[in-house]
Amino acid sequence: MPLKNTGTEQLIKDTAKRLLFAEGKLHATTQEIADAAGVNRTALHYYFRSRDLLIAAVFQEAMQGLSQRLDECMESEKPFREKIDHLITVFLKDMIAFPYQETFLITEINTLGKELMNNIQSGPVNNFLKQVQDEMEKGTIEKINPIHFLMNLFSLLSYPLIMAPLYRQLFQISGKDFNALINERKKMIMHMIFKED
Amino acid sequence: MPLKNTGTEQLIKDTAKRLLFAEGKLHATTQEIADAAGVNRTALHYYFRSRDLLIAAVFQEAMQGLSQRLDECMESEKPFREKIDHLITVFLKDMIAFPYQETFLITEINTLGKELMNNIQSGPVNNFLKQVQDEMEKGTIEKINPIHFLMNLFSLLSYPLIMAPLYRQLFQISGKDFNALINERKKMIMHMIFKED
DNA sequence: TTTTTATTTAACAATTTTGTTAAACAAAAA
DNA sequence: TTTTTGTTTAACAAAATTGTTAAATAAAAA
Repeated sequence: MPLKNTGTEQLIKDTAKRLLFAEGKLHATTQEIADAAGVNRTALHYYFRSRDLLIAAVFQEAMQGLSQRLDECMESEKPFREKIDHLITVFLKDMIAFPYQETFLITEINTLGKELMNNIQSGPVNNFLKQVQDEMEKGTIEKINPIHFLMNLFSLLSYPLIMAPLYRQLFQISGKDFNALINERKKMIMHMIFKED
Repeated sequence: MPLKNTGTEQLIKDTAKRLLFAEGKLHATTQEIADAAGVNRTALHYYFRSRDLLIAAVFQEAMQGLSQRLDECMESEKPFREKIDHLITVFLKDMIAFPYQETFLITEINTLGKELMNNIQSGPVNNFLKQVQDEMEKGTIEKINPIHFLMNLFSLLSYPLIMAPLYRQLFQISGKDFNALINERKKMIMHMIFKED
């Protein structure tokens, strides 16, 4: 166990996170990760014992961070509209920084132990679904299955970012213009949800 | 070039397509593909020369098929509402059969030659975007940037299927129940788009 | 200073994955 | 039948990737 703490362990994790979740290099080798971090490949084994354990550590750290921030949003005492607004901001920020994070989760579920999946708590989500239901009964938002409401929200936020390379090709737009497009979406999504705006 | 045509070449492609795009095994080895197809691994090299060429062939075939079907939808002479209805049906069917197809495209863009990306035609899409614009001016659908309209549509269709394993865990629902949920979506999406329904 | 401890590295070994060669096999053509 | 052609396979080779060992280094403790 590290006592000196030269920051190398965290550097390796952060670098792996960047390669995997930000740049989408889903099968980055240990050599590529070591090179990107500027350390010897053996350092990866020293700190994490094996590639799989490094990946698991990175994944757990990232997932825990995101789901914690989302849970905070969902459990906050804000009025519903502000709560959604905040949730969108938090989630969108994460997606822009790490667009491949969820893709990675999905495609590596088989590889990673399923125990990691089980860490995902469904408590806060279920609570939030009930709130959504309440707002529907109040008439704030359209009446649909709250699960659809949540899936719609995440879909509208995530998918265009995941598919950015494809869409830029398809619509023939530059990276700059595409970013502008993405930044329009928060407002648009709020408008779609709260129709009376 | 094959003259006898024992069906092995197509069998290998279909098997690879299933593993990669349906089961999401994005780094299936040549051995795994060969085993799943019930042929010797050397047969893969006989027909495709290398793993990369096999993958490229599978990818090109799949992408060409999908974009052809979508182009047909977009260029058809149907009234707008029916056209969207049909587009949803076609796309959803493909997504249910091969939920990892687009994910694969995105994560392997770097690996695959970018020439494959350039094959994607933007003509039919641009044409369709103009039709969407027309319908907005007619008042059939809400006025937004047509690109957002299209991204929204594909997002709502694709994302829940890509994330199925995560959502099943999060909402604690069985595969059967989740399928029922997915089948509700077509109607719901039509309702979201054509609000007066 | 010497000793200890944590960290980093180079050299080596093992494993996994891909690619090649040459031979066996099967079906149609000569 | 023999020959030819295409197909399939086993055995081998090469490359890429991961994992291990032991030595070098550097900083704190004795």
